[in-house]
Amino acid sequence: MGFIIYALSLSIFIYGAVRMKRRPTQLDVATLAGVSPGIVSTIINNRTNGNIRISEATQQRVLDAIKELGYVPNPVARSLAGGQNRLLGVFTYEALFPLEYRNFYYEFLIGIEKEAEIQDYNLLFFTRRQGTQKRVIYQNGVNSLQLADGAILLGLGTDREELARLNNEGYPFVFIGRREIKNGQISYVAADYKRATREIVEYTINKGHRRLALVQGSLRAEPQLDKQAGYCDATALNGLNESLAEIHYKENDQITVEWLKMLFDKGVTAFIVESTSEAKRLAAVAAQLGKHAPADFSYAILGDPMNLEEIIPDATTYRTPRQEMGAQAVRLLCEILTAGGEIEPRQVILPCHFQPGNTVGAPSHPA
Amino acid sequence: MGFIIYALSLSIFIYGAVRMKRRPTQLDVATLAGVSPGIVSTIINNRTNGNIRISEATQQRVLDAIKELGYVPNPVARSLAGGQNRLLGVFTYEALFPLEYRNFYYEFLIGIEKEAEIQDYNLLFFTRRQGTQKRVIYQNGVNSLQLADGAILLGLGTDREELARLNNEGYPFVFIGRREIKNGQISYVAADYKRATREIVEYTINKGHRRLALVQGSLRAEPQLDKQAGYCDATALNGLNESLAEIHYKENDQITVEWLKMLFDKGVTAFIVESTSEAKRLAAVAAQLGKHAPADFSYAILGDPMNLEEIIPDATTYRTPRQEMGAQAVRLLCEILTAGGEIEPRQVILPCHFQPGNTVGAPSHPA
DNA sequence: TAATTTTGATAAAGCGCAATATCAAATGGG
DNA sequence: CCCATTTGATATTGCGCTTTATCAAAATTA
Repeated sequence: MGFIIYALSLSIFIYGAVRMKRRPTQLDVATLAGVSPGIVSTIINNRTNGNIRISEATQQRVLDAIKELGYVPNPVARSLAGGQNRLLGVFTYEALFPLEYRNFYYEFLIGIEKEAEIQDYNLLFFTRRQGTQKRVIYQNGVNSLQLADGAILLGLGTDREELARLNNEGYPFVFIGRREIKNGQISYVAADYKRATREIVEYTINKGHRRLALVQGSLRAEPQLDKQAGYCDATALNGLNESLAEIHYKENDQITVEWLKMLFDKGVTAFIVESTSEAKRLAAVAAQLGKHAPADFSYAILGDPMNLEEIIPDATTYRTPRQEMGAQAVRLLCEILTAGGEIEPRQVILPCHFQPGNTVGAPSHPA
Repeated sequence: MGFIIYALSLSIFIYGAVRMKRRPTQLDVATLAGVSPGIVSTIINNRTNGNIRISEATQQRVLDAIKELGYVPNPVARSLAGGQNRLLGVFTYEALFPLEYRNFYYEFLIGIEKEAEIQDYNLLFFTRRQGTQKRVIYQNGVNSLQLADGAILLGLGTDREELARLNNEGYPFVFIGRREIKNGQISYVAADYKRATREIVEYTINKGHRRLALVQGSLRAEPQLDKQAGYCDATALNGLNESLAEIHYKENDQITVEWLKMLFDKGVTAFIVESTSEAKRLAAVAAQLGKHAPADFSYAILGDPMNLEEIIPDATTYRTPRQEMGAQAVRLLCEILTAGGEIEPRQVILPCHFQPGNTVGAPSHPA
């Protein structure tokens, strides 16, 4: 039954031109209203509905005190007391806003932002490197993502070891793009490259082409494997054996006149090209041979251009639903968070959208 | 002289396949390392340099424990305890990743990210709306930016009241773009629209044009005012009075054939157009009159295109140094933060880069 | 009137960390 | 060998809030 006097001392520091007032706290409000601190919290959060009751009079006094002091709850203290911080992390191994891939990444971010807004989360972009050379999740063994309630990962370069460790640790995260790890499954949202590729290859075959070539870079990660699988499916199902459906690994600078001439001489009429930059190179080299698409040969591109400069208008290609992927990833992450861990890793595959374009036509000399 | 046993109970819940550990705290680390909690904090923050000393051995044990548990300091608790959290906020009143302005915003973000990485800060993008209709800084009186040590603000729509309040409160922030408030000054990093506009107008005049028209939208914020000021400076300095240097406020749909014909009849030979979208509209309407730039008339654009679709190749224009602005804003904010409030608001003005292009030529019938 | 319920409030613990005051043991000087 | 100093650690407080346990007084019931 002790009397406690809550001292009120809103000290004001003068720093040059900027007044740095100590912000009033619940204690200040409580003191002014002549009540105990807890009750202020109760009123502010409308927790008066449950079995906690506060008289109208007290309520009014507290509200008046709040107004008089200009009291504003400290969000930091709030989230500390509350447990979560409603922060979703976003992590990439490369730049979050890359110049070279600007067109590609931006769409994901649009989707992520939209859905984060809907789910009422803030976004924490991990840009700190803390002295390390490249970005890593584990900084001298420390999982830096823990700063957020959960995280969205995306990007090309991926450290599988870190992913596996993250998974093991039970940290809630979702990858944008298919990523597989040893001894387990992670949650991801991916585009159905395999099916999209199969469709676009079948489209090409249906145009009359009987001799195709797949041109891929040297990188052999999940997306590339999926595209290859789709290519193989489509060609095999349509009775094209391996000699009629070649596979080539070529970097841009390896797409030479000699090489292309060789393929033309072999009778290849259609090229399935992994990326726009390779397609541009292919078209340029073909032009040196006096050949132009779709009259003299055909080509289709497996997926979107990575930046603005390389866009080929009206290319035959398919679009990855990147906005939707970003949004889905956030949604999935939120489900995982609300489930509080009682959930198996889940994979979401979204369809791509075929775009006919005009770089695939009928073969000039049908087989 | 009491013995306190710090209990270690990193409870591990088994939820289906995923183990959800409670995030380790300093207490957990301390227990594992066999030291008191405070010492962990001391080590983490490198406070060992002052008069506080910790033996190598203990230090190593603590670091090992941190690594083993995957401990990461809770930023919320940190900032509550008075420290900082190495979080820079990024706030816009509209979408952070807008579709319509994708090209424009992205550059700022590139600069922000790069510099944040250099300064070793993470980025907190404020996307929560907490039930409100549009984004606001003060959510029922709460300054939601307080979650971060400081913030970068950008974007078109700006609530001056909120800016003023933020400033008054002493919250550290930097605006990207010039923004003025009543009774005070805020820190910002802006492009020198006034000078750039003056230069481009003088360039046009030097080509021989003696009768110009400035075409702006109805929005009258700082950037628009700066451009107008530059236009007026240039024309006045070159002896063009108001009837020779008209000013028109026209939305896109108000740029009609009749209106344009009237200007042509008056003898206007060059248009200074505020934005790319208006320039496109202008060129299209002029084409209906059989006139084309730069042969029949000239036009210059005041600043960058807002999105990819509207780009006019080879337009006479100037480029805003958006990457540099983003980076500078972060740098300025960091200075403010390290100064700890004992600093006056500071304004940084960066020059734009003139691009000659080919939409401004000599007038067809010189005055 | 005494026992019970309802009403309206208080006291206190805890969130995770930083910072400071305190303290015991080891070391060194005279 | 005793006292002062240095070294290396501990105990404690407070940041501002939420939440729960507790409690006194008023209202209701038996």
